[in-house]
Amino acid sequence: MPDRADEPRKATASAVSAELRAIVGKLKRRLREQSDVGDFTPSQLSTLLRLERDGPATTSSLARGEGMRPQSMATIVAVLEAAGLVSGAPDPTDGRRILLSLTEQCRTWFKEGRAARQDWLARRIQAHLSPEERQHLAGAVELLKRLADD
Amino acid sequence: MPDRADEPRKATASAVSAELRAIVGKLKRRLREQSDVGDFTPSQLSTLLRLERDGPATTSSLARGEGMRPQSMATIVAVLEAAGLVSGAPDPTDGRRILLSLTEQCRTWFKEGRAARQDWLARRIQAHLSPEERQHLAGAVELLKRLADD
DNA sequence: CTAATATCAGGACAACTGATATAT
DNA sequence: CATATATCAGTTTTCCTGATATTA
Repeated sequence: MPDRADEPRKATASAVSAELRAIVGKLKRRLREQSDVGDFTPSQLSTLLRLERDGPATTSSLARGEGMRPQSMATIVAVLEAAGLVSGAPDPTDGRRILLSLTEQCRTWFKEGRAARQDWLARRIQAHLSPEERQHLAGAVELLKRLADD
Repeated sequence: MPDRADEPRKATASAVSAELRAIVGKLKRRLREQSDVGDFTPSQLSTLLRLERDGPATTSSLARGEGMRPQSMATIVAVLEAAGLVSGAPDPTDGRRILLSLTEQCRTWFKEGRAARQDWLARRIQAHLSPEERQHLAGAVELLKRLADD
């Protein structure tokens, strides 16, 4: 891709958009491909990590966080509950809500297995990106959040 | 999220991985959501843009570029052909291949409509990111390519 | 014969919509 | 009554696997 002299690597919105659209699709497929090999789907993993980071939450609030419908999140949570990684208890202050938390089993599973077995993406980042590049990517993730969040 | 004094915003591989995994899923859902409103799915759009950028290609080579199976790409191409945006002609030098190109109709459709109707993501980038941030994101996209490409 | 391409057929999964019950 | 939550049931979409024909 030759740079024009008068436009040195200008990042136009439409150019970035096209590249980003393609790479997001590709990354998504790679992640799913890896989850078949490993243990959980990207959505399931993302939900576990969200619970770890933000603490107990309801199905609905998790759905809002991930940008999906409560019914979709419910099926994800059901799998995690069946696997014994998440457990729900009624909220004493609000009878409608069921608060979901990570089980002890999940926390130990995290400590033991995340880096080694599970996190293809983390290993990939470790192997292919320098610390500076990781920092750069972390900053870009914040920008992506701003694009995705309503 | 408190920063430790000895670790100022350190971008560990696993932390970036967790954030990136979540945001990729979310962005993917937002993109699909928008494609329902607009004209084409993310994969269809990405394929069109790839053909525009790289020139004529076969179904198989497009599939390799997007990181998916030829059969999956074939269904995407079929939709684009039916819409009259892409047309295929046998490769004279290789009887197995069918070379796909953008039609004139597609090129005019690009010029007229892309910015206005179609590209939700581009508008989003335009509205929410400064030029510096766009540049930052463009750099990160290159990093993401390195992660996704084999 | 082996490899690459296209294509037909069927399947799995992740998210969707619609509808219902219950608690605030 | 209006709102929010959970949950049941069915649907759509996207990509997958398997199998076959053809050409290099």
